[in-house]
Amino acid sequence: MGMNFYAKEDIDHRTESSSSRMRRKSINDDELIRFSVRELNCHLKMCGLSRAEITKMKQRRRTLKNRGYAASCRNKRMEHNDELQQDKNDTFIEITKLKEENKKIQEDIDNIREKYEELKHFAQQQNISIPKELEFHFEAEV
Amino acid sequence: MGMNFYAKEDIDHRTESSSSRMRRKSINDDELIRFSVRELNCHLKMCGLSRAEITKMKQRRRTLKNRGYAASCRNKRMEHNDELQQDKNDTFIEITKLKEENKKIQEDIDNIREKYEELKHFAQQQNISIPKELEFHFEAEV
DNA sequence: CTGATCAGTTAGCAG
DNA sequence: CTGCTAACTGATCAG
Repeated sequence: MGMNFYAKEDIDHRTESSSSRMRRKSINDDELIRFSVRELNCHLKMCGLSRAEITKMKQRRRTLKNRGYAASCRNKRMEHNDELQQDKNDTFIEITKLKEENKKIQEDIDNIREKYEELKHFAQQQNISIPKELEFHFEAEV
Repeated sequence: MGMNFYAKEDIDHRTESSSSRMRRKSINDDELIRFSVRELNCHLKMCGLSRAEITKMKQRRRTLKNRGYAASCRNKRMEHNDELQQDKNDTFIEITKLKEENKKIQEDIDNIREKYEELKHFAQQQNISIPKELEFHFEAEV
């Protein structure tokens, strides 16, 4: 798929090469991208390229670079997306855990309340009056 | 930004139009997209277009449609992203709420435990033995 | 054929 | 100039 594009461009490139005069050692796309501007200028002059051809090579350099930028841009977008998706899964797990914990604690409270009521009932039966400060008033459940 | 592209293509289109012979009422891009294949064929023939020109128009139709597909594809991607982002914000709020609730309930338990211990202490002081079945054993805190 | 999506190209902004 | 991104294009796949 991607290969088709590269193949096509290689052909285009060779076509360009054969149409330019007196070039000995041409620059391939790989070098065209990797060379610094200074190195590139040096090579282009040594290859005996006309000004128009040099402009064309520079444009090709830009295009090749852009190809890479586009790829990394897409990559970044996908990674960001995966990250958000992962966050979503993680938080779902956390929420589930919190809810369970919450439920468990609420059950604990219910148990305690029950025992407490029984205790109060027991006290009443035994005619034991519980001091006010030891009373506990359960709040309404959430 | 997008307008630049459209403007450029409109020019291209007009250029094409002026280069074709004996056309009276041409079809604009808007119609080219909206017409059904049947309607389009009818119009193209009535305009007296050559086979090559008809092929070209059909290709342009495809291109225009693709432009729309690409736009909706981008749109869809952005919406999906916003959705995930919104989910993230929502779940953050929910987790915060659950944690608070959890903390509050835990505090309730601590209060009850305290009162219970005081009650037991009071019972001991009064030499009241609490029946086993009314005892409550607090579990270790989470 | 239609619609969606990928990879590449181009324009244009920002640094 | 370099890098990034939006929009466009053509190729290709699925329906």
